[in-house]
This record gives sequence, structure tokens and C-alpha cells, in this order.
Amino acid sequence: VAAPKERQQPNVLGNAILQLLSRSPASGYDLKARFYASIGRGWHAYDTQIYRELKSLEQAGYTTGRVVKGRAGPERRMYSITPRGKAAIAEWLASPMDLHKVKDEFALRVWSADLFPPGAFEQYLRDAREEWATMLENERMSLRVLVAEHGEPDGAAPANVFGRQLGIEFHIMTTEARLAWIDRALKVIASRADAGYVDTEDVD
Amino acid sequence: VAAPKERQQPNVLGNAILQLLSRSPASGYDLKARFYASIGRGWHAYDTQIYRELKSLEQAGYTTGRVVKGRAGPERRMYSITPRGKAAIAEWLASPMDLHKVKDEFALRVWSADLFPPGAFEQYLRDAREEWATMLENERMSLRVLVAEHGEPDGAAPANVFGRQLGIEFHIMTTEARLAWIDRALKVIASRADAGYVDTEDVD
DNA sequence: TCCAACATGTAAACGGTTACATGATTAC
DNA sequence: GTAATCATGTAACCGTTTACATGTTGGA
Repeated sequence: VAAPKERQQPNVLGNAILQLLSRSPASGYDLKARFYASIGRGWHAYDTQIYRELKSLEQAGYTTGRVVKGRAGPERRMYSITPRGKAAIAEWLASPMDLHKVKDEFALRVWSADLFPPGAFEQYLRDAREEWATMLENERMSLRVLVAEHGEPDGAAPANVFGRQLGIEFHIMTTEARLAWIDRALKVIASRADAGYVDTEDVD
Repeated sequence: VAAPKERQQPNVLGNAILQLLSRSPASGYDLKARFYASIGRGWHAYDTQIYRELKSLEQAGYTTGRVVKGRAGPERRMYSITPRGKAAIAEWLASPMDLHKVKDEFALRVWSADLFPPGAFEQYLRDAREEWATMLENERMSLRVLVAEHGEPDGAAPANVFGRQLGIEFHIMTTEARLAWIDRALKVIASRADAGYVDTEDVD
């Protein structure tokens, strides 16, 4: 084979893809669906980006691709992880992670709470609460399904399900915290209103 | 003045900067410090990016800059927000936000829990818990200071402090949820070990 | 005299986003 | 026939990251 293109380490998206491929071979189209259905809870990716990254991973020798007849429609390009790809995941999981490089637009908007026009922040929080409550119900349902199929994570579930279960539990717990914070914030806004303030005001 | 360069809306970083400038004029150097000290909890930015974005915001008419003698060292370029800049913040805060475009590398690694070498995931969680516990203590301290200076958010605190207080409370509550999840995950791992499994295993 | 803090940037490379393009098969 | 789903991409643009470049002032 040709010498693998120089590339020190896959980026985060690359590792997310390798992680999925380590469970079973898949096409770009499959991965797109899996991002939407599972791992997208932790890392969002556009399909155009997935197709691009798959080529790059193959060139670097982390995966191998082969062409397969489509289920319906055009040919599919199926990718499998190579030993080099597995080594890359291990290296990624062992590498340190900077906890300070957060990007959370909701948190940023909260810092601007006092810049909303009067009343708007309260409405914004109510809308967010509804969206998250719906998502939370879906997540609880997914977890119940997994537990029903494979058992509780502490003992019965096979190792490859255990990560999925913990991942969903993580998503549930952090979403619950966001909802709890919203309730707290709404109470604060109500008290301020009682005390004769509007909840917010644009400074001059 | 010259016609403002065409630019439909500032991006998220631009809005984060405008939000800070709406409280008081600042230089790139000041903003860098403020990102580190306050708003960086919600949105991380490199200083090189801040300097570039400030130029772009000025060209688009969202801010105005003027040169001022430095406190020590070279000249400083102080920026103030314009009415156009304030309008842009209002538009941003009114715009919808996609809650599904999450990027959280920790969550992603949790999904890979079963791909860690035996024992490594547990250690990884312990290390993360320690880092977050330290951060949490600092956040609680910051909140106590703000409350001592300006009063509780529900009533006494002035509007411009209220957003900061809520922002820190948000950070505290979501970090507590992460810590609670870690404790849960460690228990699960312990039960699995008792049941005679190793916590994780590389699939062949 | 040397280091830390002050202060501002440019250039290149890389990653993420949007818009556009193509065409097959299956179910209604 | 026509829409939905299957399936893969390219190109251009924008945002993020890393590496590099420059020079001043004040304090130990």
C-alpha cells in the first residue's frame, strides 16, 4: 500500500468516528445516522464533514474502505477500523483534556440576562425549559429501553452497552441540572418583580 | 463616516464581546482578561481571535475605537459599543438557538467508556472529579463575594450584577451535576468489579 | 539587568458551516 | 409520476487554533 499521509493525531471528530467504527464497520451514511441517534448527544457533526473526515482517516491509515452494493440506490463505501486506528483511540483517551475551553451559547446568554428587554428573559427561560423537558423524557425512555434489553449497567449489561448507558445517564443528569437552574432563575425573577424591579433593563 | 462593511450579524464571539463592551469600554487586552475571569465560563476565546474580531466589529460599525496612552507599555486601543452594536445584541438575544449542536469532549469520552484499557476509565473519572471539585470551590467563593458586595440576586442586587450571579449559579449547578454523575459512574464500576467483570475491555 | 506584565498584532493551517450537485430505488 | 429515502460528494466561506513577531514600562 501507499505510505500513509502524514497526520500526527486524528482530531476530535476523527476520534468520534473511529469510536463508532470500532464497534462495527459503517458507511458515511450510517455514521451520519449514528451521530444523530447516539453520539450526537456529545458531539455534533454535519454529514459533509463526516464524508470529508472519512477520506482523511483512510488516507492516514486509520481506516480501510471498500465499495459495497447499496441497500437501495447508489453504491456504499464501507469503512472498517485498522489496528492503527485502534491505537489512535487509545492515545486519544489517554491524552489530557482542557476543561476550560467551553463553548456553550446558552451559558453565554445567561451572562447577558440583564440585557434582555423587560420580560423577555423570563419567556426565554420558559421556552428553554419546555424544550429540555421534552428531550429529557426521550432520554429517560432510551435508557429504559437499554436497561430492559441488556440489564442495569452495574453488573448485568455487557461492556459495549455500559458506555452507552453511562452516556445517556450523563446527558440526563446534566439536563436535569439545567432545568433545576431554570426553576431557580424563574423564582429569582419573580422575587425581583415583587420587590418592584423589572427583571431586566437596558443600560444607557 | 465611511459606509460600514457589509456584515449581516455578528457571530457568537462578536456578541460575547459586544456584551462586555455594553457594560464599559475596553481594550483587547482588557477583554482577554475578562474572558478569562468571567464570561469565559460560557465561551472560550483566544486573544488573537479577540483582536481580529474587534477590528471586524469596528469596520461593521458595531463599535468605535480610539487610541489611548497605555498604563504601562505601548498604546491601547479602547473600544466602545455603538447604538448599532446594542441593536445587534438585542437581535442576537431574540434569535433562536439550536440546542442539538453540542460539542462536549468529556461527554464524548464517556460514550467510549468501554474502550479504555482496564482500570483506566476509573482513574480518568477520579482525576476529573478532583479538577471539577476545585473549580466548584472557586465558583462558590466568587458567588459569595458577589452576594456580599451586592446582595442576593432576588431583589437586592442591581440588574447588571444579576446576570453575573445567575451565570455563576448556572456554572455551579451544572458542575455539581457532573460530579454527581461521576460518583454514580464510580459506583457502577465498583459493582461490576464485584460481580467479576473488569470495568472495560477492548473488543477484538 | 532581567523578568513579568502591558499591549498589539500577522500568517498559515485546520475545522465547521452553508450552498450546491447528482443520481438510484421503493412506495404511494 | 412524484416524493421519500438511499447514498455520496465538491466548493467556498467563515471561525478557530497555533506559531511567530514586536516593543515598552516597572519592579526585584
